[in-house]
Amino acid sequence: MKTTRQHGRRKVTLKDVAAQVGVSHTTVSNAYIRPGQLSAALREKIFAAAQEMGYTGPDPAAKQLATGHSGALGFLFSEDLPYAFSDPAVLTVLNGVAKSCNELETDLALISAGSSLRNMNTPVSLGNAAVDGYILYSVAPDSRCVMMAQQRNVPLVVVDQPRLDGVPYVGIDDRDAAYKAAKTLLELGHRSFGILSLKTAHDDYFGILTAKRRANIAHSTIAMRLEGYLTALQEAGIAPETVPAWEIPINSEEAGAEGARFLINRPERPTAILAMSDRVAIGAMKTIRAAGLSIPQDVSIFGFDDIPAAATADLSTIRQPHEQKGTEAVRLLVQQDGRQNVILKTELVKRGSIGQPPKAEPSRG
Amino acid sequence: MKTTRQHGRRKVTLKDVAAQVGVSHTTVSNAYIRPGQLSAALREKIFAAAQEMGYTGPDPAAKQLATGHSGALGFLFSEDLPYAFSDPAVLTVLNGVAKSCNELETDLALISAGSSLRNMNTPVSLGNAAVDGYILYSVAPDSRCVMMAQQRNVPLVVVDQPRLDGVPYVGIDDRDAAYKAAKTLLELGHRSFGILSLKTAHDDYFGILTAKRRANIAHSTIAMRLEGYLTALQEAGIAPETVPAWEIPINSEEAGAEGARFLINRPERPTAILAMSDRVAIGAMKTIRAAGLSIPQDVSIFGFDDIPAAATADLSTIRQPHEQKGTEAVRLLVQQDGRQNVILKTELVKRGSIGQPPKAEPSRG
DNA sequence: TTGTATGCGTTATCAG
DNA sequence: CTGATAACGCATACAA
Repeated sequence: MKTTRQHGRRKVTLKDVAAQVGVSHTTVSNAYIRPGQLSAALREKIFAAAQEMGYTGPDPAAKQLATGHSGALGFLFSEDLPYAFSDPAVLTVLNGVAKSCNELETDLALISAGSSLRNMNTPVSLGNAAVDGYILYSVAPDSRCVMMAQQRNVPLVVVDQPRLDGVPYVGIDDRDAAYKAAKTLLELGHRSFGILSLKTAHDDYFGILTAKRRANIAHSTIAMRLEGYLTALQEAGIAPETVPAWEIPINSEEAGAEGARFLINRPERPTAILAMSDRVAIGAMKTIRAAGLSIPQDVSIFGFDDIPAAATADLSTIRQPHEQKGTEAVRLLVQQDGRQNVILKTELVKRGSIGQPPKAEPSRG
Repeated sequence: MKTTRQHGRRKVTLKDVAAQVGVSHTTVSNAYIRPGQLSAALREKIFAAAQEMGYTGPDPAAKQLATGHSGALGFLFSEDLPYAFSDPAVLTVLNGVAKSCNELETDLALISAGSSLRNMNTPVSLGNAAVDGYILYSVAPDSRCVMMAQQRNVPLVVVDQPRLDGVPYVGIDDRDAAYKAAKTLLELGHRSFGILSLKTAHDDYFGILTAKRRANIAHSTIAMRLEGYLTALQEAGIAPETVPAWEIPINSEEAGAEGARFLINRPERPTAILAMSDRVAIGAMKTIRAAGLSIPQDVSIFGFDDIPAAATADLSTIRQPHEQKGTEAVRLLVQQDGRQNVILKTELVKRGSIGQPPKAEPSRG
């Protein structure tokens, strides 16, 4: 994918237009940047010439090199690019970002940090795009791109993860939200729980969330949610270490379905499942029903996010203001004065997926 | 959102690193670009110094100015930025684009041409992003950005719309697909049709798709679909001008619901509705059911796209390979040799939304 | 109101 | 393997 002067003729520049019109190249530049500095007539003349010569305005790269900014912002995330378009929650955040970008007339560059994680030995760049600032969206705290972004001396905002000193933050109170979800289930009478956790560290582990892993959770949102769940359970006299948990490497229904298989096949089948995302929960619901169990008669389940599909699935969940996360992130990036943090409110949404635990002890058969 | 030297210290450049290590700046540049040209030891030394000084690699803008390419491609569309994240079909195309970008390790800049349509008097730039090529996704043919993109002398690919001389094209046979949809309904015995059309021109018109508007359709995909529908009907002896059609300004369920209201309130209520998108069709289904009518007993309906929601809604439709559109577009953009066109295959998907027309003439009451 | 000179950070060319 | 030198296309004091 080469560029410039490949269609044959050389690229038309400011200077060419200037020569054609018979003015200096500064004047042409002014015509674009400072309309007021020119007579309207000259301006029109310049634009006409530009039009005819096929000059499409200042070259973005050159402009940025000279001015120091590009009029675009980067949205950076850990997963690979396609993932962003498959996760409804991410999409909604992006939607918010897009709305703000639209108002600001800035472009939006999507940058996957995944690629810069592959070759660890070579100092790779943080995406190729020239941007004026980055929104770090739920990137792994130990990811190299965090460091690189910080060094880059451009405005930063992080959404969800990780919390960085001196960098504005947009997120929710994950601990509180999780706590309330667990509390709701406890109040319905549940005493036997299972947890479906999202990934806790930057490896490809999946399986039982062991005590060791529980103690070393790199992703703060996950740590907070787990803490919220377990605190509520502990307050009800349920020892955290007795609560089975399954760690899921990627936020998908399939992975949730698999995790649920683990939980419902335990000797003492949980009557309530706490899932850290709706996609995982919805996958789990399929497993549960495929096993011949009813929701919520046999097992209750609670999600997280409130993606559109949650309503369809009649899944109780925690509603996150995803879109607002996006708009707030852009706002903070643009203002960049207060560098304060924004903690958005969540809302507990009760739907048909939760109910009282079964009367007869379902000691499995 | 200023940039550079704002965190206090000046931006560290190639030259600074070179001075620190005691080599020329060319050598440092080579360390990044041409690893083979240096002794491994020197390379390490340079990287170590860079690391310590906080040099994050070549500045993207400067690099692009020098090399002529940026490692990013632009995805350009007519609607505003947020729309892209709300339309499932667009999203799937983007997903395909993202997959290819991910493999190529190029960034993806989302550019809304909408903003450049506002101020028509000033020559605005085609987005601020510096990109190596554009994918024009279903932009209005008369949009200025089409011209600007062409002048820009960078590789172009258009998806769906418009067809441009010398520019590779990715799309489907809209006419054929629409023809088959109508044919399917005809074979079920329907004789009374209604059409829900997407917007035909670059205005904000909504309402009856008049004869005059039918004759002046700017959007080729829409023209082809309409032609496909009407050709099938005409072959069955139904005069095109007798078929009521409603034009919808924006592809949404709400707009579809409104259009359906027009159709089912006609003196002779259609027994079959042909909708140019699934979203529109799904909105229409709501209206139909809200009016106390059954699908397909009272009215059959056919969509277009096969977005995920179509399956849920049990809507018959034309499946478009949206994701493949994206991957093909990138492929064409990168190769840029054959500059051939790619017409992807569609598939007619029959679901529960279509059936035989009611026996008794429902002459409305 | 318009033009001149200089710098932006990098890559490429072509010597040594 | 290394280092001067010249682009790259534009913006911006500053001077005219």
